[in-house]
Amino acid sequence: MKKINAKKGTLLQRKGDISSKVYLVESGLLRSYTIDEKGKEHIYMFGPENWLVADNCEPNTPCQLFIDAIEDTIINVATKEELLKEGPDLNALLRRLDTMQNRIIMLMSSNAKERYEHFTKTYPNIIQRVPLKMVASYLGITPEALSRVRHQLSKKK
Amino acid sequence: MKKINAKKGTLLQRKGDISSKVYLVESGLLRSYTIDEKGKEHIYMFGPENWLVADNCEPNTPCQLFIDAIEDTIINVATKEELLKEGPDLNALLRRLDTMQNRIIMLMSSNAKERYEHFTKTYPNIIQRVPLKMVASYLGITPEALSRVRHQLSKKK
DNA sequence: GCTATGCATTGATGTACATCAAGAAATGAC
DNA sequence: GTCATTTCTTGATGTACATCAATGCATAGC
Repeated sequence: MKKINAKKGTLLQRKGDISSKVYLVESGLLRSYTIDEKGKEHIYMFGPENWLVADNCEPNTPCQLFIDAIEDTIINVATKEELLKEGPDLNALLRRLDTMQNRIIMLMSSNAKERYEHFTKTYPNIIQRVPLKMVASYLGITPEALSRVRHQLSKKK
Repeated sequence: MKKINAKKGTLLQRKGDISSKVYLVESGLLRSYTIDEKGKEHIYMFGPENWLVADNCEPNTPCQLFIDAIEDTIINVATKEELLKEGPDLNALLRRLDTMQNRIIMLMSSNAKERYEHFTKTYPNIIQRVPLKMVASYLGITPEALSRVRHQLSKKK
């Protein structure tokens, strides 16, 4: 477990890397994302304080995610082996599965407006800290679409 | 750990249930799914032989998923507590996270055709065993759209 | 200060997929 | 076997969102 200090913009891991690490965020904000064959970026997860950010790829296979720092961030880095040895936090794992399940259900059943509303409720602190285009990327819509959703919601009030 | 025999069509768990169980499939096929506010069904997961099917909801909260048997199925049922006590299979959990991650990335970056092709590659045995409309529901598209994708693919050969 | 770069918004147009409706084919009940 | 139900397909139409392009605002570099 090594503590490192990543300046805003630092790339910690790139798609295709084999030795994927696990990043425990102490302060700041990380993000993990892919870039698809069409060159489009899709944010998989934001990692604020106390989050564990990692690619879930199988051991010894190239990982799928880029991970970088959106803010100056202090992180504890470990290998997966280290983490497994010291007995991982089961509850955290289960919570993680719950989060993923919610995300999948949301992606399958909600439209742009519903996704945005869900996001603002679930991550009220993150929305202040990242550009809207990243929120859009996380939600699976374009910045333009998000802008229009927000416009529409602000009028209704 | 109780062994039960679920006839095709049996509903094992419904959305809103509190005491969500864990189902280890011995033979047959389960499926877990939600129904959204618009009444639409979305398949979250298929559970063939040796799969663990469960709602990942937090303990003591109403779960989100229905679980039923698509074929006559033999299952071992346990509570989450039981499973946690006897030390869960960490590798299985990590593999599960990997699967979820892939699903999320696919939902965000692939169109109907790509999703279908990915599914046939990843689950070649399941596609034979379920009606196409369930495949469509798993992929997050309508049966009509799936039909057209398949038509288009068959012509290209 | 000025200029360059990135971000958000707005409008015009395009498109992938949904929805609706009808018919054909397969499956199941009895 | 026959009838009913479900599944799959096909066509016509609708719509949510993407894409493309232009503009206004910030912010950052120097």
